[in-house]
Formats: sequence, structure tokens, C-alpha cells
Amino acid sequence: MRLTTKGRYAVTAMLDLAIHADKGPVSLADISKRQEISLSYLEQLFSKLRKSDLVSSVRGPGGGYQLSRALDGIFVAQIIDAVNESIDATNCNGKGNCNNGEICLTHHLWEDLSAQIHNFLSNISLANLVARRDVKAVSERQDRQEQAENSDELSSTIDVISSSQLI
Amino acid sequence: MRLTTKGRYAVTAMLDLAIHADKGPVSLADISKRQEISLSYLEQLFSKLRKSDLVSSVRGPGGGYQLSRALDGIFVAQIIDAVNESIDATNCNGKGNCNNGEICLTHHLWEDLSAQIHNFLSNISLANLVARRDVKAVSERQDRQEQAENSDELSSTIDVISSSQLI
DNA sequence: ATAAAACCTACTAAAATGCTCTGTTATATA
DNA sequence: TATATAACAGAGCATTTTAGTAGGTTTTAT
Repeated sequence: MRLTTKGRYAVTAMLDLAIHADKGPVSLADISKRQEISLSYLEQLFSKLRKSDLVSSVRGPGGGYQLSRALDGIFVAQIIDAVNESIDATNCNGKGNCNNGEICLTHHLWEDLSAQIHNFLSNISLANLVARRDVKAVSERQDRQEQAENSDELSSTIDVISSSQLI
Repeated sequence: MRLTTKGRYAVTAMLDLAIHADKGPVSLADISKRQEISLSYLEQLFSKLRKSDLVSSVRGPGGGYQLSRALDGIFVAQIIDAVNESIDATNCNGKGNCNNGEICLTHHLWEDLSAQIHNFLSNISLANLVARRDVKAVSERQDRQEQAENSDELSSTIDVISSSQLI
């Protein structure tokens, strides 16, 4: 079983994409800023997401990524599967050769657990997540922070202009 | 979230202990042979299991480890907790500072998942596992293999004796 | 032409994992 | 009382994974 930052980043980024889907393609640079995930790392993750046909890309200026399906057709388990090898909890990766070429004492326990987790994550779509109150709250906070930073940049740009004009 | 060989080994070893509990303390050497887990590694795991008061030890010849509670009072989640730090699936370890000092978009999702997994594993006791048909089958296979190996050792001992007597 | 974006590949520091090695201490038994 | 068996302890280590950096190239809107 492997559920690390990698899978979490992927889900977070996909959710960010879902939230901002109405404004056309979303650039990884934007996601990187909002979600505080390294741009290069995002590129690697989205390379896998694209190969799994969860997103499609638009190159060039104004480009970015789009979900390749409707919000209710993309599930958390699919996203994690796309970037992580699997969410299999067994030791032998389901092969059943974990003890002396045969299954180990706890093989079926881990199979059951895997099924449990998979079932849980397979039933949560991006649509479900977008609709959640806590997600909305965090998303609004991030948008506010983004606007604040943009106006910061704007004013500092003005500062540069005015100081250069002073010379 | 972290569920690796470490936690799986711990649960497997505890289950082995549970199965062989009727014959007094079980040595790690025996568990190591049966479950194909390195003895030194088992020692490290049992050091933690003992600190979490899941097992008690008997030193000296004939010693080993015993479960410190009844089979239906020890749960898989406790065992994994004892050797692994936690089965928390959040990025921030539940601190809620995963994005800019506040929670990230998917914080509650991982909290929910953690609760789900914990709930599942908290309801499976060693008694439940011992009673499972698949566990019994594997256990019986391992006992047979152990006996076969023991008779192998015996006959090879005899071989050594007889060959040394030939000189 | 330029800049913005995706796309690609190699590399790397840090951490965790699973394990080895080398002891010591306690204790049952011969 | 000597010996062997077991727990107990801690240092170290190879490998893998993670998360990220770096340095490009290609595509395309403007």
C-alpha cells in the first residue's frame, strides 16, 4: 500500500483543475502557486495523468490542462492509480507468493483492506469533492490569497516604474 | 498513510504468536523460520510491540514472547500503530497546516480516508483472524513444512554422525 | 519574433525501509 | 556452576522511493 504525497498532490491538483475548469485550460504554474506544489513535480505527475487519459493538454500561451471527462466521471482512486503504481496493500503485489512461494498468513487480510480502500476511493468523484463545503471554503480562501498576491505584484510593478521614472 | 512490510510483518508475527500461544512462550527464532522474516528485524519490531504493551517477554532458554492480552482484545490497528508511527493519511499529520499554514484542498478527504481505514482495522482482532478459514489453511501448511524441515535436520544430523563414524 | 506554455530526461538530496552485525544481559538446565 | 538459549540494544548499511531541481525542446497564441 502506498499513499504518499505523490498521490495526494495528484488529487489536490486535479481538484484545483476541476474548480477552475470554467475559465478554460489551467496552467500548471497557476496550480503550483495556489497549491504550493513544485512546478516540475507537477509536470511529472500530469505526464502520468495524461497517459491515463484523465486530462488533456493545450500547448502554447494561454494553454494548460483540462479534465478529459465530466466531473462525475473521474474518481479519486483513478487519480491515485495513475500516479502511484497501485493501492494494493499486499506484500506480494497480489501475486500470492509471499511465504515460501505460497500466500502468507495475512495475505487475505491485506487483500480485504485493499478492496476496502479501493471501494472507498472509487466512490468519491471530483464532482463530490467540488460540492463539499470544506473544499469550497479552502478554495475561496486560496482565490482571495491569489488576488492579494496579484495586486501585490501589480503595485510592486508600479513601484518599479515610478522609481525608474524618478531617475 | 504508511502501510508497508513493517506493519504487515508485525501483524503476521503477532498472528503467528496467537496461533502458537497454547505451547507457552514463542521464540522469535521460530517465528522467523515459519514466516520468513529476518530475526534481527523481528527483534526490532517486538521491541516496539513490547513498549506498546501488546506482548510480554520471557528471557532465557525456553523463553520467548506471549500476548499480553486475550486474542479478542488485540486489534490489527493497534499492532500497526505500535510499529509504524500512525495510519494517518493526511499530508500534515493531522496538523492542518498543509497549505500556507492552513488546511489544503483535500485535507478532509484524507482525514475521512484515515478514519475509514482505522475503523476497518480497529474491528479486526487476532481472534477474528485466527478463526478465519484461509488463516487456518496457511497455518497448517506452515506447520507441516516445519515438521518436514525438522525431520530433514534430524536425518542430516544422523548423516553427519554416520559419516564421521566411517572415518 | 517572442513569450508562454507543455513536454522530456537526467540527476540528486534526503528519508525510509528492511536488514545485518556485534554485542550484552538474563535465565533455565545439565 | 558452566553453558546454551533466548531477549535486548544499538550502530551501520544498501537499496529504494520520494520530492524536487535543472536544463533543455517543442508547440503555438499574440
